[in-house]
Amino acid sequence: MLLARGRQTYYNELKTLRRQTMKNVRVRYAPSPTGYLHIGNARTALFNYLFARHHEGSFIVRIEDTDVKRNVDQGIENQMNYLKWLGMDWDESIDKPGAYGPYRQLERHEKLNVYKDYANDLIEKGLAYKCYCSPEELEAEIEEKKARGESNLHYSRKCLGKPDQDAPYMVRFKVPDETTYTFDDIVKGEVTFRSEDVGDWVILKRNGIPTYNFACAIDDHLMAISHVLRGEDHITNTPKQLMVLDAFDWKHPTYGHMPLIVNDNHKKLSKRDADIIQFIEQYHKLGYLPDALFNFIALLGWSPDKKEEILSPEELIKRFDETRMSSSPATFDKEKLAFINNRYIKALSNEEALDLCKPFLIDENIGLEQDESWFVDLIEVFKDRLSFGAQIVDLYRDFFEKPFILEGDVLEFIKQDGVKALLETFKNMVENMDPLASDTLKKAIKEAGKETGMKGKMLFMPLRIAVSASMHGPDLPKMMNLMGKERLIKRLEYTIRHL
RNA sequence: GGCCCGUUGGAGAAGCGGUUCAACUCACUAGCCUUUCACGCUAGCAUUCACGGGUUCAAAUCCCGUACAGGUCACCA
Repeated sequence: MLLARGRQTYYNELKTLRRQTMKNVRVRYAPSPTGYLHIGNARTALFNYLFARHHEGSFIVRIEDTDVKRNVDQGIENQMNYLKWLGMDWDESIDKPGAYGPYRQLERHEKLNVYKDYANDLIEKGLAYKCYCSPEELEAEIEEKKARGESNLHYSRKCLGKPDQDAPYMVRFKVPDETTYTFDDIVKGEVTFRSEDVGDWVILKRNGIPTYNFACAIDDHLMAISHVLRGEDHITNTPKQLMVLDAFDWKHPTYGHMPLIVNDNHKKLSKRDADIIQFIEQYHKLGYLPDALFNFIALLGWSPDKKEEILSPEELIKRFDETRMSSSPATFDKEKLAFINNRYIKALSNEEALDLCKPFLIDENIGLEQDESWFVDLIEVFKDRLSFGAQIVDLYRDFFEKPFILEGDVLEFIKQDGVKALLETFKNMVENMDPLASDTLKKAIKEAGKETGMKGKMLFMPLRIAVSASMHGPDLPKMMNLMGKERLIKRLEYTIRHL
């Protein structure tokens, strides 16, 4: 090994540590700071988190920032904040140093020279070599092969065995001949790749920074990662990482490749997919609840063994079973998300629901002149039908601003005998009511029923229709109260005229 | 093109050789319920698991092939 003395000590210490923790479950989520927290990343993080917590292991967040050009300011900060917002915490990371740090690859590269050391070691053993080809040369090589119709677009190895030159170079891994890489994937079962299918790939870029596959394999080992749970798009990376592990005679972690999340067209969820909201931050801003999202994401490629699908984070941790991950793609079902989030909103207290919704109303200048009790009434009436917080604005507008039209079955229903008398009786009561209140309205409904001899469905349905033009909806007295006296009377009159 | 993975109702999704195995959820449809919640309750909704062949006493479940779909083949991660 070509390690400096100080670093040698570092590695020795790590080795001892790894022995001690070998039996522990240690998983990692390894985001790159190239963007904000995406639904796909969140799923990867979440499954690793659930797996770690279920098995009482460690959950590590390692930053893979080796693509210096694409790194985005605030990328990591945003991702970690939203991981927390979703309800995940971790045991080791850049903000929570553990024994296996540093947890940022660029830092490992710059301060400890980790990857270069190992790359040099491979070069010395003849398992890797320097490549002096220019990007243009490489591109030309590929174009040529394509033109000849070759299916194997792998690097020609023309730099293999070249003497050292005083020129920029990258380091390529010399892929072994006729070697089979088989691993028992938790999700997919036994998967096999042949080394012929992998070209000599770059482990160190021209700028000296390692490529993903190299850094990842090394760090997974150095950090004693026991299980690697990641998206299926990584499955073809696995043989590359296995050959690095083998080159150093390191133990393989257990791999599990989770199904891709696809859109309605069964295409991999892409950040450019305009149809689906992609970033957790956006869901937050629309008034989705973290636990609901946590629940929904956990169902992307995994299903519980019991019937119930609405599960709290604690229940999910308890029930998580990695063998129940699906091997076919998980479709992002927007309707299901809406349903799940609605279930969580319904479970909120009125105060919590108000906190969630009020900002959206204020943003739209709705209810500025109203007092707090008006907001409480509004939320109470609509809470059960909200798919997400911001929807309160639409619900408000539908209720207060949509034209009131009676037609179809609704009109049919109120044309029945006795409806007119009922509505008129009720209207008179409302006219004498000052101010309006839910409980007085409720009493008035009873009273009007008694007076006109209408009861049950024949009592409530006409009134419901007369105020909302619908046969379904929220609690009747509360809805009337929210509507206000003037509008309520107007609608009753309008309905009576149309009988 | 090579390699890898997948294909169960309108949608999500379970089941992975045989005891109600075609669960469950969403959506939809129908009926019903309220003088304390009509986004509530109940019921209905794939005689069939892409297609073709094979193995087996027995296959959605195992094997082979076809079709279709996707992923991946970067000095990105």
